[in-house]
Amino acid sequence: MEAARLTVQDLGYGGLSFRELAKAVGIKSASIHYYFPTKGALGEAIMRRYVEHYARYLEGILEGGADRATALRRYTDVFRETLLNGNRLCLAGMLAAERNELPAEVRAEVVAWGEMNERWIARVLALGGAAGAEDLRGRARAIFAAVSGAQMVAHGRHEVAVYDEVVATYRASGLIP
Amino acid sequence: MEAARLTVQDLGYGGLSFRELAKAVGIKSASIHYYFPTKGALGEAIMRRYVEHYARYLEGILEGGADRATALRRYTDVFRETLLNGNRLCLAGMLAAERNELPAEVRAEVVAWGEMNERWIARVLALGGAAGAEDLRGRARAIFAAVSGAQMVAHGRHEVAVYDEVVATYRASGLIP
DNA sequence: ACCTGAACACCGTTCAAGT
DNA sequence: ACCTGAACACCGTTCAAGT
Repeated sequence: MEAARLTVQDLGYGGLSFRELAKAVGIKSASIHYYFPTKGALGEAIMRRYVEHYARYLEGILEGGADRATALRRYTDVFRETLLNGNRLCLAGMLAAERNELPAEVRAEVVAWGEMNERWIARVLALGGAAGAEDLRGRARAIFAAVSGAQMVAHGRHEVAVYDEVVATYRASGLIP
Repeated sequence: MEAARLTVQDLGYGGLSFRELAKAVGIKSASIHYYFPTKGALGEAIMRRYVEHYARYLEGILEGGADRATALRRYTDVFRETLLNGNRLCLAGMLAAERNELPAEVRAEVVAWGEMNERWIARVLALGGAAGAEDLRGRARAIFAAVSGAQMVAHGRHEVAVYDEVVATYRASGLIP
């Protein structure tokens, strides 16, 4: 699973090969089909594991009692770390691009990733104690989209500095509190 | 070229097949290799054509004498139209995700797309006549990244409404003037 | 229960052979 | 100059056959 995740983040869903993966874990490609009948089933499992991992991680930040600015800093650092790790793109970002050729079960997990991120950001925004009339969920979605875009653009240029610069501009403009 | 572009925007670089493309244009796959020796050469040509097309289109907006707000509205509408057209992603956005498995010549065109967009947005921002001390290029890059991210998230959900909502939030927050 | 080799229809690429 | 069929090593998937 771990080897498969790293491959997808590196080369995309299309770049994930049963034969290569089998070689990496020391069995034959047909054997992987015993556990994951189709590539879609494998992709779904990888993605589900990814969402759960980061849901736990982000939950930990809030349980640690971080304030709004600190929590959002930790959040943007997550996407930064992914870039530092072999110029990788967020797994869901990778799959979102390939959406139109993904099996339905993998698409569903990509949507789950976005919803998990938005829910978490909305909770963090609420920490500010600002007006309750504010549309926190919409604002959270915009932050999620903007950060994802910053990662994608920096990934395309293979320069972490681009990510840092763009995210800093988001903060300066007030999009990210 | 047109058929190839639509396929890449729909299914990604990996989803583009010489055999399928040949079928679409009525020749054999080996014949395409006569014009484009490798898939990288074909990808480069598609991408270059794409950048030039939109460079002309955006240039036209400025020559038409649009003011800042109008020009930026037309800009975000370009990405919106792409989503409406079969839930397609911007060609460069598609390729940026697949970056790590792209041939070098295609990567270079993806970077060229970003630079073209940033230059144009910076010129539009200057129309505002605001302080010259402002870092227009950095701001332009942030807008480009944010709009690209909005398109990607909306693409992953297959909902144009998500794009509209996120871009509206960018405007409300002041990121996009 | 878990693994495998062999087959199937796909893929990009090459190349000798055609007009 | 332009096109083609055939071959090569890849791909996901299936399945009968092994332990």
